[in-house]
Amino acid sequence: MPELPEVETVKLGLNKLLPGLTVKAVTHDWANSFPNADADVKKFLIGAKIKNVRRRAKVLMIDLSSEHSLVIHLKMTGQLVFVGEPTNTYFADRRSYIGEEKNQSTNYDIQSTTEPTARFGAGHPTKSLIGELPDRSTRVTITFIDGGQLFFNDQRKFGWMRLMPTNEIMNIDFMKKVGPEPLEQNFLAKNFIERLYKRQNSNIKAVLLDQSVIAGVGNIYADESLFAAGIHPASIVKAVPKKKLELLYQELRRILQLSIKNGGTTDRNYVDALGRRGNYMDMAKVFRREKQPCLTCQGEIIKIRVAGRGTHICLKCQKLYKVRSR
DNA sequence: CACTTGACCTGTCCGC
DNA sequence: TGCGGACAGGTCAAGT
Repeated sequence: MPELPEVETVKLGLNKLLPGLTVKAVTHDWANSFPNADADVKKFLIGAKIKNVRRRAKVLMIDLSSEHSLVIHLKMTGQLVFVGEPTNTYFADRRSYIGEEKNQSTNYDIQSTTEPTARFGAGHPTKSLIGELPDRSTRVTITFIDGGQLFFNDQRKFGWMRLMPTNEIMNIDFMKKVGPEPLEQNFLAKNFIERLYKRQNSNIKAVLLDQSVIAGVGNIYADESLFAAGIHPASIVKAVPKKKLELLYQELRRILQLSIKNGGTTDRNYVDALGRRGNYMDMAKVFRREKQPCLTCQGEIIKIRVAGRGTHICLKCQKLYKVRSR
């Protein structure tokens, strides 16, 4: 599921591939994936040149020369995959990136056919998860004059893409209420704890998942960071010692950064801008490891439900902090 | 007001 | 083998 590290990885890839390309044609076959597109696509997308790609929380923004942007949310199963080699040689960087990445894919194969194969079982895909595009999950196809195509695939059709004036993006409801970026330099432990205390009577996992408290954390990184900090996800925020919250802050940031370095987590669908799996799943300590031994204490990882989500924990390593009642 | 549940969707997996 | 149902989880809207 694309969370902060996955969306960041897509952003980094697209930023090496798209800037400078000019849109030639757009097709979309599922209205909800690109609502009210027709009129604006002609005016602001066809013929526009791509300037750059940004991310805020789990939202991607592709800025165009038309002063409009494509705003994209991948939700659960969305993918943005670039295929082809643009002939526009004045962006030599982009060409070398594609070539370089093709060679690097060998490394990905070696890594994912050793230890991880045992984890995922035989037959688990080790290379690109993407075949020929478009496929049946393709919702939007953007073709460039310079060559190459960008495919927006979304199996479950939860994701969306919309075109809007660049300077109005921050006015949409989500952007107005979304919390700070956890990896920002000036986001300190005390800021983190202050934000959590906005919902101090709730269980800590629900609060981590709340985008208005902290941006970009989803189910994977909530479970992983709570394990790393030794906090049971059902703990009530105000009952957790401050020292533990500081540790959670450090572990959350460490894990998000480590995941970005490893291209994010591919649970089922997620791929980067070139269609490749992410490698963080191999490093996950609890996520999707139910019934397997805890890597710290050898106890069994169990799966429970917290905040309406599947939640992976080690009961021995994660302490439950509850408010005393009598 | 704060929190929980349902809706949006499709593919996969499990049990009968 | 086929089929129904549960499940996966990001976000918004509706309900408690």
